[in-house]
Amino acid sequence: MAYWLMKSEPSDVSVDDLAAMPDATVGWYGVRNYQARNFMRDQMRPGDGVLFYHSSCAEPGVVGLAEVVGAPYPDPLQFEAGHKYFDPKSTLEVPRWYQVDVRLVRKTRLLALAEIRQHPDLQEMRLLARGNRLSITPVMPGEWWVINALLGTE
DNA sequence: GCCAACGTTGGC
DNA sequence: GCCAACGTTGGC
Repeated sequence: MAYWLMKSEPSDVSVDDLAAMPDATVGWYGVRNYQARNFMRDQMRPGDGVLFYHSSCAEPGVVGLAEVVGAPYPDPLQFEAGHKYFDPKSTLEVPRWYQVDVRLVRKTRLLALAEIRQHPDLQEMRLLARGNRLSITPVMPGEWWVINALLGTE
């Protein structure tokens, strides 16, 4: 059992959008970074805990708890010619980009980035690492526990 | 809109 | 393999 933080721009898929989807589940499409892809393709397992995070918005921060569902599979958008996420170097035989399904477990209060920044027990979060731009980062079990305590979701 | 930081691309 | 140029991320 591992834990992850996954960033989504609310203008694309917000926590409320996710809640409204069938089974409150979304295929985590559009990741085009190898490190983030490798997390999904090689390390994520069903049942892994996910902090659903709003990025590139007025109030960045964790807004929900989610979980990984099912096994990784190729991101279908890489095959769609003309699409923003089309990748001409990807083939059906050898897909380059993978995704997992993520199911919202519960919406939470906003745990703002600013609050994470000032919490003594969360200083080591990969999210806060200098220059971090990864849209998916591992979360240590202790960090997961602290955040659940802060959110009242233990 | 700015810009720091980092990833990717492509010529050599 | 190097590295400059360019593109992207994402907070502010």
